[in-house]
Amino acid sequence: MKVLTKKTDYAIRALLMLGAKKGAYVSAKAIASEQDMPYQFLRGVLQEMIRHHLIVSKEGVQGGFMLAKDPDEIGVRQLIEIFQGKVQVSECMFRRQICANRSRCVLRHEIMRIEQVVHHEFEQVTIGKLLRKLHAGANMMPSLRDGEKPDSLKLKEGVVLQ
Amino acid sequence: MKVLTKKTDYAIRALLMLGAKKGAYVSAKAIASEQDMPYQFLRGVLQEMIRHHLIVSKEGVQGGFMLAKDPDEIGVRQLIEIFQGKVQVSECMFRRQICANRSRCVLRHEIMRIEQVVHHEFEQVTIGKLLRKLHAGANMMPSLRDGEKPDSLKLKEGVVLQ
DNA sequence: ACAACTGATACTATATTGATATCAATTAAG
DNA sequence: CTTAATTGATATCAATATAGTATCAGTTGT
Repeated sequence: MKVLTKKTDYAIRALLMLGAKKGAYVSAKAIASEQDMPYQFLRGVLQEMIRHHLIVSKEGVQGGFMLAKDPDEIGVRQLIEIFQGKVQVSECMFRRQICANRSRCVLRHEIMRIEQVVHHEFEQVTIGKLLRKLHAGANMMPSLRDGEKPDSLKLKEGVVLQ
Repeated sequence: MKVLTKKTDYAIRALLMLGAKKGAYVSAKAIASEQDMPYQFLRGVLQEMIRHHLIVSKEGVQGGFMLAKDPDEIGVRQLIEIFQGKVQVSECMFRRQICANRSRCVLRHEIMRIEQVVHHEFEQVTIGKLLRKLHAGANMMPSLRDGEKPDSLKLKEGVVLQ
């Protein structure tokens, strides 16, 4: 039972990178190489996030992606819903009028209780929170200071990889 | 994101039926017809549970399946592990030596915390507990208005019941 | 003997997941 | 103005997981 698929995983980590360099456009290429993700696959993930207004993009040279909202407003739960669909007990159950049989109904009741717990937990984890943890630990992913102009949007080798 | 696959769903409900008729052998045919499951598919599920010593079988006429252990000792978590594999954040992460990069590491830490919560919750739900609810007889559906449900766990908009 | 069973497999179909490839449009910089 | 770096939008593909079906051999109560 996989909690996070690749898409969700890549999405979260891409957002963390965008959050770390807020204000600047970061290209898919830069994210893919730094975070070791397949380039085209990541692009699909980024486009999906644009459709959901989590990020904005700029085309052309020096283009890329940027957060469209406060990192604290982007929750892991939302990302899971975007890339893996709503957390549900068992698809069919929701379409039924009334529980087909009693044992399924009792089971569903229990599982839905757990579902609520899971929802609640994932709701707590936001990109903002993760970013703060990231910075609290070490200066592995330094954000760019105002006025700083790197000749490339890539971070230096060795800065991120430990 | 599906919490329970058909196999797990069928397994739980089959176990509930065996638990309800403890001491007697119940045939796959009887379970399948009563619980509305595909016969051959269910048989595969039952065989898997035999391999895991959750149930025992008797061949021939009047044969069937019976619980092999106390219903309170059979947890939904174990069933999920049998039919859907161990609950894990993202497969690759566990095979890696050390978190490849910091953002993945921070993310994993958070998700693993949630994983523990999920584990704990599923651990609580046993076949025995479900059986008792089954016999308690309260009709908790479709509005789920039974006294046990605390306010904090009330359904949020978007969680469709029927 | 035989019908009602399980054991053990082999097989098929469909959906999901993960990934790659292509081409047009946009843009900054030389 | 040209060109390279980039996103937008798709189309395609392979691998895996999920759901379900079929078959045949062996066991057992009547």
